[in-house]
Amino acid sequence: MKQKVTLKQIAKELDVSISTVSKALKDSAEISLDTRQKVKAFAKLYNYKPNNIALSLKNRKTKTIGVIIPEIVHHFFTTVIGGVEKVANDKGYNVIICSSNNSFDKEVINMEMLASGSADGFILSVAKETQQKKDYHHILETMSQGMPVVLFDRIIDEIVCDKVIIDDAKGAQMATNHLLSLGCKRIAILTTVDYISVGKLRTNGYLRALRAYDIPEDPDLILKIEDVDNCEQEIEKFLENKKVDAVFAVNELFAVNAIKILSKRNVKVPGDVPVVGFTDGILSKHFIPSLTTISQHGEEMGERAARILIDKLEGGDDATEEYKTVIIDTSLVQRQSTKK
Amino acid sequence: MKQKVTLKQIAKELDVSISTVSKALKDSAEISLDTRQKVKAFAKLYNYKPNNIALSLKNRKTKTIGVIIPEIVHHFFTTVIGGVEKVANDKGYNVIICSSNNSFDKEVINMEMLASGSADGFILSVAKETQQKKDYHHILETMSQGMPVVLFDRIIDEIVCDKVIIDDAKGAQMATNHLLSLGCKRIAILTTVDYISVGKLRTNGYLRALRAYDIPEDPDLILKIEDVDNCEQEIEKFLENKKVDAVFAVNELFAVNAIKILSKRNVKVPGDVPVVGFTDGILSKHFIPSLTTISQHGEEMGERAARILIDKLEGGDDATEEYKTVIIDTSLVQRQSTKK
DNA sequence: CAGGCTAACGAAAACGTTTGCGTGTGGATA
DNA sequence: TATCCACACGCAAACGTTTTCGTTAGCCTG
Repeated sequence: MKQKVTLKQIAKELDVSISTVSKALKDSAEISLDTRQKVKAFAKLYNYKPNNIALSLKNRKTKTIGVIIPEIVHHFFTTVIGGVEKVANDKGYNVIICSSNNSFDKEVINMEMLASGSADGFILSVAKETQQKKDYHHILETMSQGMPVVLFDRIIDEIVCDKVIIDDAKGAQMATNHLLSLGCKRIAILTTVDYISVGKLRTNGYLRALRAYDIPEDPDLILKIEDVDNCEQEIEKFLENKKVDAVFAVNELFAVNAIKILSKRNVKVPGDVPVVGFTDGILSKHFIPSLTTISQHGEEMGERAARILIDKLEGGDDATEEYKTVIIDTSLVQRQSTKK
Repeated sequence: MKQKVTLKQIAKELDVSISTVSKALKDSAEISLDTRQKVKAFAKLYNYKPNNIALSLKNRKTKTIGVIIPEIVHHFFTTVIGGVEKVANDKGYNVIICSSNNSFDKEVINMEMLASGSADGFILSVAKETQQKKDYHHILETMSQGMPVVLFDRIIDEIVCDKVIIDDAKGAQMATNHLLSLGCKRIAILTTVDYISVGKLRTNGYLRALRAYDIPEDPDLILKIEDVDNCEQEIEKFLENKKVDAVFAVNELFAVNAIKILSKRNVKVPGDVPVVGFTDGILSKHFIPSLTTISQHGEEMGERAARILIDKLEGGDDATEEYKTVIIDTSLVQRQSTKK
């Protein structure tokens, strides 16, 4: 096996200095045409590629951006990554993806790993555990070392930095309004426990919509699901001999499971009970009935986040203390699960 | 904003040499207890973390492995990544994920980028375009520079290296056998065009199963779908006034669409026509009816691939010329879509 | 023929580590 | 008092680049 060829080796073979080789490859006018051609030919022959590590060390920047997400096996996050990659590659940046698996410790480890030389900045959606613990030292430390951080989706209000989010409350309100406009009065919501920021926000949006229609909040219609993996049981128990005329679920899985349970009871969706979900993923598109849902435009989120990060990275020192929060529009995608 | 603190800065502050600081942090016996404690206290105070880039340069290895996959928004690949991350993190390796988006050019760019200093080795599933073009120079070049490559799932027979695959043909045969054992005779297959290696292999498995049952191959029952994005039309046209008593689809999407089209015609699944899919993803689990399918055990694939790569990375020079192909067992997951 | 100019190249520092080896100081021993 | 040894630390090279600033040699000019 050959080893990678370096400037030094080329220099030795051609009996010139390292600097000459470097300059020749960069077409510096300082070097004679003759030498330039010789060097280039040799470099091509041996497939020379400059060593990025050395460049990073010298330039004190890596030209890569680190993305840390709670789950890699998750459609929404992967669409966001798609968006990030799109603009990053466009601007000559590499993208490193790490998943925290919703573990606080892994989030910290990954962040420190990337922060100590592998990435110039971060795009981050925090882990569940981090939101519970409220321990943000790793993020703050990274920022205080001069590396910009853009938070998205699952953000942290207390941290002052750039953020890209959707208006979860507004999206939920839109979903609920849709059900209300269909004439539904007893709308159940399947949501998460409050420490998940997006769950809480969506619950708020639901409540806001009800208030606007002068419908009193009914705790009996609100289910805060603790254990996502066993949501089916929780939903089944919740729905048991309960009169509801619509369901709003804060994610696909809850929506799908609700429909299954309703079907089991011979309740027709959408005929008897229309259902709206959140997140326009695979399930929403292909389930029967296909799901009316709130699209979060994940790819756009990723694009915006990447653009903000790169701007900050390349902006230098000016205006570095100005942080913005971009709110991506949500939209209601109407499908079968609410068709009258 | 503080900048990152380096050995040099610590040395200056404490008025000792850089080497003393380095050794002190490593608890070298060469340094007096006194100095050691002082240095460590200072380092902790300023949150010193060694610069990975510099270490990589010095050690000529990065302790990270590069994963390149055709699509990031794809459940199977993300499960594989999950497996890779599990063992990689265990062994102190970082994981960099890049997606080629099924583009040959992006695959080459990503590979060269990572190969020039960012990763020590690769775990790779090749892009569709690469399989068509049959241009593998980037992979061969990377290997010839001494970096190990492990191919998985969408592999290339012509390349001699470590591989982790499932026995696609056997899996397909298992699926077909399942349908045959249900008494089905006219089993349609929804597959991909031949240049997709896994599609072709699964088709072969299907044919093998038929032969074992002495059922002649019927071209009229084979649909090779060209444009995955518009598979619905192709399937609909294919199924139009055709008598089939079972369907085997080489992925979830084809299976789900087939069921939809059958349902539209009032053909009951599984009552009239049982359906088997391939890949145990979100859709298979949550669709109604839930899908009988072949599980590829993606996570296990990722784990094996990572283990092989790391072994090679750490094995040094010995036995470096021995390549193995690991075949992960598939299993039939029986669900509603074939329940009698 | 001396002085200066230019073309073509080389030396060296810097990025942040690690580590083998050299060195100075002090005390103890003969 | 001369010799030795251990302890505690510093020097310098190396990893692969880029870039600034010399340094030659040859040629032209006055």
